[in-house]
Amino acid sequence: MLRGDITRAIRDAVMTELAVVGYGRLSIEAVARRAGVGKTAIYRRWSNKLEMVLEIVSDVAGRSVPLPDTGSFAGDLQLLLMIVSRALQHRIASQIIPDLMAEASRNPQIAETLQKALRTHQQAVGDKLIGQAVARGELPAGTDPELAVDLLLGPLYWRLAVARTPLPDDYLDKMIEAVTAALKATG
Amino acid sequence: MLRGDITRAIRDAVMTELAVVGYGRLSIEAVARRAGVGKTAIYRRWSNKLEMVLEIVSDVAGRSVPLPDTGSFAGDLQLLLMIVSRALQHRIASQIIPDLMAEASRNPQIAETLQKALRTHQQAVGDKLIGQAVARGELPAGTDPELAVDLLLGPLYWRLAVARTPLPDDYLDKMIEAVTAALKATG
DNA sequence: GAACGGCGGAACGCAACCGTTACGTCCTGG
DNA sequence: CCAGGACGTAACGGTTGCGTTCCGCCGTTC
Repeated sequence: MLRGDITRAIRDAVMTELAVVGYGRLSIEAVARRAGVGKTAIYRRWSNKLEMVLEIVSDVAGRSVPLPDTGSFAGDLQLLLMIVSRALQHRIASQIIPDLMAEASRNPQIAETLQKALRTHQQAVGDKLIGQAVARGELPAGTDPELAVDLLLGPLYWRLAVARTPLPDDYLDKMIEAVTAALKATG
Repeated sequence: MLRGDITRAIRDAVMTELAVVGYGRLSIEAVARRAGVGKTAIYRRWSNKLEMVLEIVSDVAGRSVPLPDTGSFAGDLQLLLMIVSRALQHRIASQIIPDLMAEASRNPQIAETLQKALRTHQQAVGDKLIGQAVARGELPAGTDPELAVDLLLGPLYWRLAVARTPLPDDYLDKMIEAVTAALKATG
């Protein structure tokens, strides 16, 4: 019986508000104002700020990166980096993710939610990616998928979400080359 | 005439409070409580929360990483990674840095301060590191120092400050191997 | 021993936000 | 045509924090 358009307005407002002021300063009243909605409409759906944010965020983050299989490691890598870099250059996402990550380090519930929504999936993608490459003989058998994920996501995350420096045109290509060489070396 | 011990107590309290609740929820009253100090003592030194945090943080962050020169690229790399990983595993630092980074994306003053205190210095270290290695012939001439910094700091930052996963014993060694191979490949 | 000034503590008025409640409106289904 | 329920608005009492002010205490300086 809850109206869908209202719910959607609230969800949007929460994401925007998260991006603008961060979780620490997010207030229900501001969300209601931004959504053009009464506080009652919010409290009818969620019982407090934490529950609301967790539900909304985990819902959005749940729809995540597909598992690539292009037939070659270089292709998989290129596709994955494109997808991730596009996601991390999204205005809202690049504001919200670092903020929630920081918040997660002091709030176990947020940590757990993000863990489920992001990290687990990432590692699964990484495992598959490396597994395929090893099976094809493109990477040595001992290649560590965990290190691989760090080498892949770390620099991108660092640059796009932390340092907030734009990507030069050939950056992703260089990264593919670099990461490939790195992983071959650590087998 | 301001008492030094009081000032020091406040500085410590600010750092701790930043780590515990983050910038967004940091309150002058909580800082005063934690420092065992009157609010007046704080307002006698700084005129508001932002000014106080900026001054204290930039002071702490100013004392930063030395420029390594061990005579070989592998040695430089090992030393640098050790220093950085130790810093990022420090309880207070690993809480405060991601929090302020997230805050910086919405507060230009914080962004500028962090830029000065951290990023500029990092890039200088990176430039020197790569420059030395190129001069010694350990890396190809075209090696991009910016990409190098990303490849070095990204994975460490990602793992220690974001994912908060502990480092296996051989992790840094693997990283050195991987990054060296990566940089040689992109020349 | 008196003046000075930083100190902690307490209280101020103001603002924002919490979570809740009461009310009147509007839409929908029966 | 009427009942039900979700809606926005407004107000509630309570909490927290702001930045300021005033007080009495105490160590320093002259």
